[in-house]
Amino acid sequence: MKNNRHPARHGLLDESLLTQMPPFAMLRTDQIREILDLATSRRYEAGVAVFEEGFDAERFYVLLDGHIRVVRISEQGERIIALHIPSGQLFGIAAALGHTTYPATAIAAVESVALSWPMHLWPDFVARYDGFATQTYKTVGHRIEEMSSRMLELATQQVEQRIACAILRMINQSGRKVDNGIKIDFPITRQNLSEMTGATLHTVSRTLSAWERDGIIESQRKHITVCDPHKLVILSGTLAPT
Amino acid sequence: MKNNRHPARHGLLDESLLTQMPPFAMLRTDQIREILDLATSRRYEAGVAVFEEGFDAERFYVLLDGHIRVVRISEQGERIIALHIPSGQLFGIAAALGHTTYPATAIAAVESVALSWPMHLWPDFVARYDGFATQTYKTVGHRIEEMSSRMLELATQQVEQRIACAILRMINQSGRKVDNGIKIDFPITRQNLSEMTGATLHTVSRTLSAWERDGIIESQRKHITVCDPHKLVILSGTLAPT
DNA sequence: GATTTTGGTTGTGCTAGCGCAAACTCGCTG
DNA sequence: CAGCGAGTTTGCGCTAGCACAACCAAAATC
Repeated sequence: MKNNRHPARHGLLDESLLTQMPPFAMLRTDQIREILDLATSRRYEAGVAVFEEGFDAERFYVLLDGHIRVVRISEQGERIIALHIPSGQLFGIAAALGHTTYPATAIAAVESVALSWPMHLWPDFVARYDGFATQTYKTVGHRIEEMSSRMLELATQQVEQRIACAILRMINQSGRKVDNGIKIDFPITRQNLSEMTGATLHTVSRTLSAWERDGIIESQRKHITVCDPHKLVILSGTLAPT
Repeated sequence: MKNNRHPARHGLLDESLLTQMPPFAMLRTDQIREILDLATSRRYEAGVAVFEEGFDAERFYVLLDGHIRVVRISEQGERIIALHIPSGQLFGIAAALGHTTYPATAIAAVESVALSWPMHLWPDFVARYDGFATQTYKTVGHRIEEMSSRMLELATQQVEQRIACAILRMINQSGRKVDNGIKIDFPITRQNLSEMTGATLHTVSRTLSAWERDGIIESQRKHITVCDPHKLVILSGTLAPT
C-alpha cells in the first residue's frame, strides 16, 4: 500500500487499485474502469483537510493510500478525533445518509491519496454496482459500532483504560508487525491521543511514560510500538475494542 | 400517538398507523397494506427488552407507540444509554448495516408497541418500496450525528453541561408543551440521566436540585419539566444538541 | 550548524466529581 | 395501613486527573 504514492492523474489510474477495496471488490474489471474514469484523484499533504465540517457535501471519497482523521471541534475550540480512516475505505459519505453538509472535518494524518466522485453519482453507483451498497453500509455499521464503544468507554472508563483502548483499536486497524512488537503505522502525537480519549496531553504523556518504564510500549516521537499487547488488554478493562 | 394503545393482533392493523412514519410516508395505501400483512405486532411492558445485545439480529422493528432506550453494558456492568428511540422510528436495523447480531439492547422505557418483520424481508423492502431505503439511511445519519455529538460532549464538557445537553436533546426529540414549561414525555430517573451522561446519579441529583432551586426545571419523580429552556442552553455550553 | 518550531516530559497544587453512607419520600402490594 | 421497594436527596472525605508552569529534545528551516 505504501508503494505507488502518486497513482495518477485522470485517465492513468490502474484498475488494480480498487480491486482490493471492499466497496469495489466484487466488480468486474470493466466496471472498475468505468468508475475510475469518473474519479478525480488527489494527493493531500499531512495535516491538510480533505473536507471541512459544515461545507456542502458535494463529493464522496475513497482513500487509496495514507490515513485520515475525522475530527470535530466544540464551540470552545476543543477538538476530538471521532474516527480514523485507514486506506481502502470510503469516507465523506454523509450525503448518502441524508446530510447536505459534512458533519465533521477530514484531515490527512500522513500524506494521502484519495479518489473522489461527485455525490450525484452515488445513486448510480448503488444501482449499478452490485455489492457497493452492501459493502458501504457494512462500513457504516462498523463505524457506528466503534463510536458506540467509544461512548461506552468515555462514559465508564478511567483515562488510563481509555488510552489503552484507543491504542489497541489503532493496532487492530492499522498495526504493522515490527521486530520488537506491533507498531501503529501512522503518526500519533500525545495531543492526538488526548483528543481521542478526552484526556489532557499531560495525562497521556505521563501514562505512556509509565507504560514505557514497564516495557509495555516503546515510543518515539509521533510513533508508538506496543511490545506487550496482552498487558495493554488487561489495562484496558478488556472492553474488546472495536 | 397515545391513543389506541393496542393497535391489533395480526390482520387487524390499520393502514393509517404507518402513513405518518417517515420510512413509509411516501407509500401508497396498498403497499402499506402489504407491509402490514407481513408484520408482527407486539406490546412491551415498561422495562422489558425488545431484543438484547449479542443475540441474532433476526428482525427489524418500527416503534408505533412508546419509547425505547438503546442500552449498552460494559464488562464491569456499567450501563450507558446510547440512544432514545421515539415512536415512528425504525430500530434494530443493525443487520442492514452488516451486523449479524444486535450490537445493543433495546428496552421499552414505557409500555410500548412495535411492529417487526423478519430481517430477510429487508432487501425486498428496500427494492420494492421507494424511499424506504433513503428514509432509513437518513435516520441512520441522524443517529450517527447524535452519537458523535455525544462523544464530543463526553470528551470535552463538564458534567453539568452534559446533563443540560442530555435534557435539551430529549426535549427536542420528545418534549411536550405543558403549562409551566416543556416536559419530557417519557419517564427518566436520575439513574437514567447518569447513564446518558457518564456521571453518577448522585451528581445528577445534586445538579437537578440546584436547577430546581434556580427555577430552571421542575421535577417530579421520574419526570422532568423544563421551565426555562434558554438558561439550560446557556448552561449546556450551546453545543446545539442534536 | 544555529535557530525556531513542534512535540514530549515532569513537577506542583487544586478541584470537580466520585465513592460511601445515611436518611427520606413517594407509590405500591399484600 | 403497614411494610416494602424503588427513586431521590444530602453530607463528607478523597482522589483522579486537570490546570498551570517550566523545561527538554528532536527535527525542520534557513
